[in-house]
Amino acid sequence: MLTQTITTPAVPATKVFTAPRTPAAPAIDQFGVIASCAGVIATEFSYRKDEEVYGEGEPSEYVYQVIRGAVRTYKLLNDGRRQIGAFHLPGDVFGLDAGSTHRLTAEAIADTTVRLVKRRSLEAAAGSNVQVAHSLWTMTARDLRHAEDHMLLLGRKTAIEKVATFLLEMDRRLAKAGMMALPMCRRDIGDYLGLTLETVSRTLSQLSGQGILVFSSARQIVLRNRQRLADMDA
Amino acid sequence: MLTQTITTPAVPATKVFTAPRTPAAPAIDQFGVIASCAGVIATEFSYRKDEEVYGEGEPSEYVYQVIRGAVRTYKLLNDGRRQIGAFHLPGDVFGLDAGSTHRLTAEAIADTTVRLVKRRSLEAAAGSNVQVAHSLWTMTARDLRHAEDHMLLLGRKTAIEKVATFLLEMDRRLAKAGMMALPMCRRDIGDYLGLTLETVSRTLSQLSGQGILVFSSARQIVLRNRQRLADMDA
DNA sequence: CGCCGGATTGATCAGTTTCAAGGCATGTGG
DNA sequence: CCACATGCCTTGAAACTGATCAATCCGGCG
Repeated sequence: MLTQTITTPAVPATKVFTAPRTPAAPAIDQFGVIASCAGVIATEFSYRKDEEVYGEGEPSEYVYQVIRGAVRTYKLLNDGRRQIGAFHLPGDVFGLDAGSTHRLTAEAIADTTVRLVKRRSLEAAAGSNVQVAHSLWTMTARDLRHAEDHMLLLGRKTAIEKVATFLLEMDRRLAKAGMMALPMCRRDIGDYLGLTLETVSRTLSQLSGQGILVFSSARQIVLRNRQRLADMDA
Repeated sequence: MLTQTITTPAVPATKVFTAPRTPAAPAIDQFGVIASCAGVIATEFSYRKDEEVYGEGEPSEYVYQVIRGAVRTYKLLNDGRRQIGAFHLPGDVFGLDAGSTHRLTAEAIADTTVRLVKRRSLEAAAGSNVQVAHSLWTMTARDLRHAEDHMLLLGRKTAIEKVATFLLEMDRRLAKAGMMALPMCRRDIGDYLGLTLETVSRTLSQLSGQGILVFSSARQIVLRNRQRLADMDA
């Protein structure tokens, strides 16, 4: 299971520091706000590609923020069918469960570094600091909003609409210099969109054929016509 | 739009009272807890079948609890395809959005009575009362948990697995004396499960044929074998 | 009694999955 | 430096699940 880069089993601690306060966008950095509160210690840790961060049902001891890399969170059916609920990219917080156990499994998609804080210390801070309590709520509410949008996609959109939505989401979240470098494979995309990897591949080829996007490589994509994608998105 | 039973447009007020504290199950009645806090006034109001409670995008002025009846919350695509995110039954809280606007539309499925409180007063209470702040968080977290389970259903379950899951959920939530009286039509069920109404009907007929359930009428169902349903549920 | 919305059932259709083969890039060992 | 193994992606053909179109059926109500 946990073949960590650093062999610290229970409390994985590398560099310990108090909230380095990333200079990122203000709306995004709720984690910075809460991490900078009294007594909350943030730790950095790394996972290798495909390594599990935590499993569904495990006690939720930590809350995480992606520093570098990417994480998928998913649920499984007993025969192995998988539904990825979200991809977590640099800056994103994940693993914040109000209950005592994690509801999904989290795995590194690529080599990944995270910042983490103890959930207990967050809850303690929330008990005395209204700002922190409010942040916990709005962060969970953001996840809920994403889930609500995603239910619409999974239940009612066609394959091409799903892929168009996915591309626009990734473009918004990780495009640099007009290009996006997808960290995940076709199977991950399929399991996120409720499709097979073959359907994802075919649909991307189709969009490429229509000149809506261009591949530098299979995972390096340039969008050529966001408007037509947005139109397909329904 | 709002053809209310009582003609109070902006602030629909009937009987005004301070938190009657329902004697329901403790875990369920978060609303009772928050409504009983200083300054939070609860109001009762009724909606007729198919009447809109609030629309997607509208400012979220109130938070609601179903007293009697049932409510569906949903999102639409521009061509009318609909995804129902949840059914809200007596005791359930809905309309609690952390942002300033509602993310889904809410409509009464049948004639429905709700209790409501001003969102502003809740937020105010949360600012001074840690218990209330915590309740807001856990209520949103409960919605998120449901959404995560439902994404798995929408993205990865087959028609029969979806219907089985639905029946078990409704059995758990509204079965009285071993029978459940569904408040919603086949189309609502389909739009909740990401299926057509015909597929829902066929699947229910199939389960009936297998003796797993019995119809008193189209919406009055008795489960005869929960175990076999749970097995199908995947 | 006859109307009407909701539900059922049948026949056909289409989109997506499944099964299968092959390509391309990367990395490793001879 | 090349040969080969491996993982990921693409593409094709066939099969299947659920959707669509259409025709009753049923129950409640004016």
